[in-house]
Amino acid sequence: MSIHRDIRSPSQDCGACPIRHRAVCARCEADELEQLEQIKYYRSYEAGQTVIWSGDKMDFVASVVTGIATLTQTMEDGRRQMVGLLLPSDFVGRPGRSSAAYDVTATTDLVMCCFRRKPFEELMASTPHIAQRLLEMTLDELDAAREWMLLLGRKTAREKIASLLAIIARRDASLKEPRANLGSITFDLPLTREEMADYLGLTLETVSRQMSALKRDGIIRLDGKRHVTIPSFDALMDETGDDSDGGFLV
Amino acid sequence: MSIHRDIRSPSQDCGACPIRHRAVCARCEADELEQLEQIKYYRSYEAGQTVIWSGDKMDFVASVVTGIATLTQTMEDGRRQMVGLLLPSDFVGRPGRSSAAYDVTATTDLVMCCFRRKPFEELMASTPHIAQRLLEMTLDELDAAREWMLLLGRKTAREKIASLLAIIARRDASLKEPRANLGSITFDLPLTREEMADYLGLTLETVSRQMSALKRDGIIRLDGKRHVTIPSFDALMDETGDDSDGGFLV
DNA sequence: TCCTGGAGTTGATCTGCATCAAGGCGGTTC
DNA sequence: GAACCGCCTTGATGCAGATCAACTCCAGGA
Repeated sequence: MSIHRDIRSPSQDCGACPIRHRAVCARCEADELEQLEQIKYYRSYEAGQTVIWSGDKMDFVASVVTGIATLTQTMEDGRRQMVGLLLPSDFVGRPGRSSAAYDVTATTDLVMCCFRRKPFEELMASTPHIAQRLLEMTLDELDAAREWMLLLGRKTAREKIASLLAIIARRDASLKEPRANLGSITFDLPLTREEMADYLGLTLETVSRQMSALKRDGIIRLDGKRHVTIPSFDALMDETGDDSDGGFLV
Repeated sequence: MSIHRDIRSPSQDCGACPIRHRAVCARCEADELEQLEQIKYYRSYEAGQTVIWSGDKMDFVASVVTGIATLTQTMEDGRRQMVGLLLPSDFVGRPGRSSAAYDVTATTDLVMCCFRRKPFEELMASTPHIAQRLLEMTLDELDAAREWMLLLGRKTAREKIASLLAIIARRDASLKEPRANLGSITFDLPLTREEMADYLGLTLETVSRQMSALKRDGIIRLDGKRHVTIPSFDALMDETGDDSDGGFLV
């Protein structure tokens, strides 16, 4: 469903830096690769570190190489809403804007591949493939954001939790084994209860209660706080409120 | 704040079709205009008509010329969430995908400027400016979607209503008078109470009650059901929960 | 003129989630 | 190993918004 799958599969890896792949490699234009190579640099962050604050000057665009970052918005009184989850190969920043629109935070140890903004914009102006790849990626993110709007506006707490678990499970499974059928899946939650709450528009207490309820009902198994097994992916999907044939969420 | 403002201003009009303007005119490449001209056609819809159903084959991309359309998602049990509001100059459809992802509905009489998808994709592949303009537009929509996520996840009913009114008021004011300062504004609501509810993740009763409450508190004045005056835009903004300096919403 | 039906309002009641509060469970530090 | 701290769980209670229901308003049609 997601165009992300191909790049996340190790078999199609074509370099350490996702944006190289996603922006260019599909067409394999040697020149563009070479030019991108010259303006890129890597940065790493520790789990919990803030990459950039909303409103700060942001003179680069970047893509996630390894780890997970989050985009969050905060209201004056402290209410927080996570508006994006950045996984390996996802893009952050936007050509043509010089300041960040959201707080970007590393939730796990994180490596990003950065490109200085000005040279990147120039490169984009001269090589159509880059803009086209970015457009595809952005349209995917827009679809994901809109599916998340349905979740935030209309789903119950239980459906929200089930949806989040399904997304993480599906992504995790396809990372490990792209063509695996989704019977039983085991993975580690990359988010705290509070982060889950911020993503789902809930409180951490409600997240905790619903996790316990799903466990009690045999939909999930919990080993410690973070290690989750989904005995039946189909049973989990039944709790999400979605119709069976997936969606656009990352 | 929005890059939409320039095109909506009549003074910068450069043709009846927004996508021509937004995709190309900023650079004024005569050839591209000419080519776009050859593959475009207009369609009109009456208020209430459905433009396309989610899942249907969609062999065109289009932009709104006049009127308002909505994008909605529906769950199996009938819960509905509006995920986008298409105003004049907004784009719908996506290159590279052949079926619609949402229901698209005309809420007012609507004229759209359509381009057959295949020729449009070919044109996009050969003319970098189009992809770049589309990328900008899509990034704007993504910002708007993310701001809406904050609204859906964390705002109270009153804040949601105030935010929606502020957005409509601001857009309406800038349409009529781009540089007007936002003191007192009068406009007609283009949405029914139910549509407002679907957009805000509320029920129509709650929308109605909060409208009455805002009226009682002197934040808005109502003349009939739809005709609204905002005596003080600042007072309205105080009810939105946003910090003062606007946002990315359309 | 009355009739009809869609849109909106308002009231009474219910409920899902938030809020407030009190612990429990590992892991780390000294 | 005791003390601490971040993360999580669970319970008791409150409330915003959903739900159910009755009613008004107004435009259009016969």
